[in-house]
Amino acid sequence: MSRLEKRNRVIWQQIAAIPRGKVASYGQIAELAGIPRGARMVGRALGKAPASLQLPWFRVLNARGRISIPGSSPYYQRQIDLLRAEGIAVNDGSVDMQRHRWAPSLDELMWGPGAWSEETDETEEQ
DNA sequence: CGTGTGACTGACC
DNA sequence: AGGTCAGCCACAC
Repeated sequence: MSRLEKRNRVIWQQIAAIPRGKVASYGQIAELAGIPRGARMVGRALGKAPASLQLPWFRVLNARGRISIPGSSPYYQRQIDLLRAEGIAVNDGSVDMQRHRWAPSLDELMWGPGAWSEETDETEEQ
């Protein structure tokens, strides 16, 4: 298991942990995954995530609450629809982050997916 | 091995 | 409300 694959797993776990009706930014997911300034890696990890994981990919927006998928992509409108289906208002491709940003509780930070990833990094097996 | 690119970000215009 | 720019780092070429 390469270091990269491990990182992707942690990223996927964090994305999976975003509650219904809430959103997170790429940078936020990166930090939760223990990868400061790793926003771009979150985007890549998301792109190569197995469909079988059923990740709530649509709950991930850029730091300004904007949808990062090009408007030309069919997934753009799909993302808007999925967000609205959860009661999140989307105007002109952007979401009010102040209102919908996921703020993990201390408990989630301590015991949620990816917590202690630094420590378990070397010993984690699967 | 060098270079360009991007489902990113924050700082500055 | 817009655009540019330097970091960022895995990846494709």
